[in-house]
Amino acid sequence: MTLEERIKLIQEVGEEIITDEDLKVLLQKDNQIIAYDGFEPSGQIHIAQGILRTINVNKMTKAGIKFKMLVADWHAYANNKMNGDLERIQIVGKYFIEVWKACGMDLSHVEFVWASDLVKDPDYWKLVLQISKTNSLKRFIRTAEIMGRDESMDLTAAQIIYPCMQTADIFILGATITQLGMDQRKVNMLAREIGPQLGFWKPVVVSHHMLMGLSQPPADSNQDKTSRTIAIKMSKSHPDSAIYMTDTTQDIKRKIMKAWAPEGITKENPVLEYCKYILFERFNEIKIERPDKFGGSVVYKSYKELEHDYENKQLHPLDLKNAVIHLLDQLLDPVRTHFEENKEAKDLLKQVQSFQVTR
RNA sequence: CCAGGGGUGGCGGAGUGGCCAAUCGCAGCAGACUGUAAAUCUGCCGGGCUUUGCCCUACGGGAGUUCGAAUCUCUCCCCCUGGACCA
Repeated sequence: MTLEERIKLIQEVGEEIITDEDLKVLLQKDNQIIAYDGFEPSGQIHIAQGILRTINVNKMTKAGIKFKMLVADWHAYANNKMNGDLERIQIVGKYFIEVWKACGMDLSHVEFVWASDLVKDPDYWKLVLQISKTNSLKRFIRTAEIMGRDESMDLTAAQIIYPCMQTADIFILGATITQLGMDQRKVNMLAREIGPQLGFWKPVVVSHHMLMGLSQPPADSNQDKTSRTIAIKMSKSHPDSAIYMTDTTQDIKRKIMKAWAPEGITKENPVLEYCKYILFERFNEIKIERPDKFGGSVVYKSYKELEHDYENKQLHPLDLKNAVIHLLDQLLDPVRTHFEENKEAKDLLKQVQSFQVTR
């Protein structure tokens, strides 16, 4: 694969890359590139973390990069997920891994790492302290959005340590590319600043798109782009705003039917988002079956065509929804089968479903 | 540790001895209206029933006072705000 092809693939992943130039240099001089993403195991895993994550991981590995998936159990603990119950968090972590194994991820170039293993090394904590000393409290507090928190709300001391840990993760994992969501960019930027100061490198930040939630987006209050992304992203605190990886066919149907989808509007339309970022990534075409009185069946080969018709009201939301339901269901089927047939996985799912989700 | 203020249903927030299963808002659910959703309107919204009614469990935990307590007393736990301590 040529350098240009690799760059092109990575650009498909990154909604934002800091910087393209740094990426190019990195690809040229390093043949052992490691990229990473981290996850707080909390509650159920939704399709952005499952399918979208898989799509992006596979593009990265195809570009010759090794990918580390950090199961951030200690981070979730610090951030009080799952009621601050570390044992539950770890059960959820195992469940996440089962999902990733079952949804088509290129596992030959992926390594799962547990934060609880990283923290066993005293050098990890030394680095956390070094990092914490580089900037003022305020600077770390300003990264609160990475934890899904607002800097204006009351944070605990653990939530100050959290961004320091997340920065340390990058260097301990040897990640020269941080490939997380747009909501994580603040810490990654901080890492670019701190890295060289502490004798490490300046990681290339490849931030992927955040899939929006299914419900009606809140009014646009002249936020900047990142804040807006975070404001409308899928959230586990809004029950039906996300499709979970182990949802049943009925769940998918209910959620998509309830999804916000104004006719003719393509901006911030979750159903179209799913077509663009998920369905067209996994299927070659989307077939819409509809009665003759509404125009008969159509096949779309690209998102552009589909969007065009939708915008011109040639494609009705309901017809689209029916197709989306069917295709999403098809994508989740192997995952469901895995959790049905593998006893260990089945037990994990059962436990996870019995846990109450907390923010 | 001291002083003061608090802990109410998924969340926010009323209520300060009976009319309280608890005003109201949000969220949620059902229906009407739209070929989806949204908006709007109607009903439901602690649990269970033989559902114009009845039973159970409830207002941080426990113990009391009272015919009767979310509402009063005691006690314990937790949170917030100040302060003290930091040899």
